[in-house]
Amino acid sequence: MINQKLLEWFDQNKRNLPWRHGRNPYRVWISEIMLQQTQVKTVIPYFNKWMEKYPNLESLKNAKYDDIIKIWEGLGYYSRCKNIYSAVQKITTSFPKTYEELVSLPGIGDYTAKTILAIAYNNQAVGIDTNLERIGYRQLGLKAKSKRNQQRVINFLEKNQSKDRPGDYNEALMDLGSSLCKAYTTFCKQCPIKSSCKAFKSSSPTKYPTPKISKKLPTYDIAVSVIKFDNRVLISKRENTKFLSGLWEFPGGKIEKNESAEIAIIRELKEETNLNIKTPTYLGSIKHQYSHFGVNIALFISYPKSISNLSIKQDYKWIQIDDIDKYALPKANHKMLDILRKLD
DNA sequence: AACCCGTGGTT
DNA sequence: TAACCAAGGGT
Repeated sequence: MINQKLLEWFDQNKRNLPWRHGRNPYRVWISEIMLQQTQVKTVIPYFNKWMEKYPNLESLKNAKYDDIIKIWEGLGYYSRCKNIYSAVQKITTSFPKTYEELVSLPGIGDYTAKTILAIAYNNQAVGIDTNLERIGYRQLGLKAKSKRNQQRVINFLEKNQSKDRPGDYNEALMDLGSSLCKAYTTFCKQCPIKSSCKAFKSSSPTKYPTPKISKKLPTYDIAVSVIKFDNRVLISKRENTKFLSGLWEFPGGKIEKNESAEIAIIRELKEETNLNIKTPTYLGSIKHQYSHFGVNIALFISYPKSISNLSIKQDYKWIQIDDIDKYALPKANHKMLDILRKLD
């Protein structure tokens, strides 16, 4: 059993993290959602801001989504935020306590359900995230990521679960994976469970498991314009979209083949807003990487003579540029604001 | 089952 | 620096 040495190491080396204080199911839940595919260092300030404004389920139940997404702004994977919001509406009485209830909530899958069970309720569950998975593959000396090997890892990690401290067992493995048994680097000499580790016995532990090959991401050319009228700018809200849902942005769209950026932005603004822009002014370009594609954005500023024929399907607003920080924007739009500010 | 879903960090 | 990783889930 590896759990005894693991827990001894944890008692000496555990990280001091905000969600490890004042522990309750609500705080564990919010932290786990924020931490999905997101580094601890990134999450900490977001978690603290969130708890300052929404310290419990009740306060969240009474909140407006526009205020919630503003807290989430910049954290990415915005459907997580929407899932929290709709989960809150589904929780009518107390916070769910069983696996079935937990996974039935939007945004909670197998990992998150089991981790909440172990950490918040001290159940004998093992939530296997990328840290635990990597440690399992290394302990067992497995390289190929296959269904069979995955099951071996699950069996190994569950077999070693601690009877007394199941939550600490989960967190000990996470801390070990993030400090000593990292993806690119290992510090095997300090590892409390190296004696049972087959990857340690090999010459190169970081080769376990074999890294996955990701496919190349496409890049798209985009044209975007700040539209200024009467000392205000136009922003519109992305709603009911899978991508950047609930966030505000400046209008624009893809540059078609054989089309200049200037022609594209005139066409896009006509299609989106029905405004006729005669002479958009080019301000600069922005590169940005999303999770599954990259963009090169040509940024313009436009001054319509009239907005009497304005027509937009989405929610939109004319705002003072100084009020922009009241709205949640994607990172790419913040890069645009940086260019705008440099003009002044 | 493969793809979609953000952003920042690491080698 | 391009590729890959980070407390995954939804479809």
